[in-house]
Amino acid sequence: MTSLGEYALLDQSWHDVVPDAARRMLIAAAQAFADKGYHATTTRDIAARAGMSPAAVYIHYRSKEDLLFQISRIGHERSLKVLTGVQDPDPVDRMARTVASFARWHAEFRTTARVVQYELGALSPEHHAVVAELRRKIETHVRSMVEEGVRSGAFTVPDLKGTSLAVLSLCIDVARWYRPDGTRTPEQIGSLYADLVLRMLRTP
Amino acid sequence: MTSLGEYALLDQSWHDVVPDAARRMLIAAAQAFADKGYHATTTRDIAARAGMSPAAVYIHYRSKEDLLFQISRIGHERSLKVLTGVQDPDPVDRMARTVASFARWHAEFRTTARVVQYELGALSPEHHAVVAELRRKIETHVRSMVEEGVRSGAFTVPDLKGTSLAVLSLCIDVARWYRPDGTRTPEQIGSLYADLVLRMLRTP
DNA sequence: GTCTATATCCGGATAGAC
DNA sequence: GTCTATCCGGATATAGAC
Repeated sequence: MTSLGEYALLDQSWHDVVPDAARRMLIAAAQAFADKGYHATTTRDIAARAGMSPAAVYIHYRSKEDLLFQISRIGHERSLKVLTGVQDPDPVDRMARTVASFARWHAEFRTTARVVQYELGALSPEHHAVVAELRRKIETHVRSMVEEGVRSGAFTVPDLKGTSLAVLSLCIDVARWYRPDGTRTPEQIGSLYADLVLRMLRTP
Repeated sequence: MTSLGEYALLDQSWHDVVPDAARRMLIAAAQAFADKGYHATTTRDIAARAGMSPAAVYIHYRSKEDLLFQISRIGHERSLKVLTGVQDPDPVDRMARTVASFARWHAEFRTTARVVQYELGALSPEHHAVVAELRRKIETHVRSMVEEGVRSGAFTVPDLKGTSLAVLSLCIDVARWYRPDGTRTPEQIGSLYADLVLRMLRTP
């Protein structure tokens, strides 16, 4: 079950989804997909979580896969926004603040993040292509941040592309292991990760 | 499709599974589960990959879930063995070599690793408890390696448990992003990761 | 041990009333 | 827009011959 707090947070992300019933359905589907996986989730399950009949799914969505696509697309857009939203002239501070918010996002919005990261394979080829483009932008952004730090002399890395991938990977995997009932808050995870990443990248 | 090379590598892990048909079925299932996920895989699919009839699955396994459990159990045992197999008196060298083999394993045996990491939720409660115990051992081992380094003065970390989790997480997530047709070999990923982790942990 | 055939159930999607 | 009822394809697992 989902606490009211998490629901409210989820709601932020889906705020622009209208009408109301469509949004409730999307949130219900995201929770079900995150809990049990896309293929293990039935449309009856989604409808029940949204408090509606099984047929109600098809009023606002063409198919179960369409529901997944909307969650994945909006989730990727949100994640890209969090990643690129940090403005800071100093490459080191920018990296630290970006890693902190990006890792934090994967904890705080773990439900969405899990669907984003682990259900790509269930998308149709056409829908997959759309989110793949967003994923490329995410990778590119991380790499260019590392690159900037290297150019400024603050970072020294053995393998630019590989190291950037590792930084991204570290943040993303938070969605796998994070538990809301754990000892660390998303905020604390963000701080810790910013510190660890700077240690990984900084010129000795 | 799987190259002969990968098959041979897979075969190593499953070497003690007998009889032959049972092993072929297990390998077929592991590949299918890794490709499409447990719930998206049909028993017909597994049987076809093993070159047998759908009913043949039930000669050696009680159910599809039993097949998953065997893969998960053996995979966890293998992964634990790789992690704990490194002997080295120096905490820093030990950490470096362990991270290198553990990360490498998650690339080289990506097929098994993906089932191990991403299909836990499909196990029955009883079977889940068995692998959860193995997972606890893995976490504990990483933490005690970090701890030793801290005791020796070679490592300095802000949060022992959180940092250990991050090291483990970094290695595990290799199974998600690694592609056999990429530019880096599993060996190279191991080396890079050993370097990155030491930078994360070392006392400045 | 392996096969063919099939029982049985379940899930995505639709029809049509309100 | 939402419901109840239902169609129909497909999936797990079993029966029984060889």
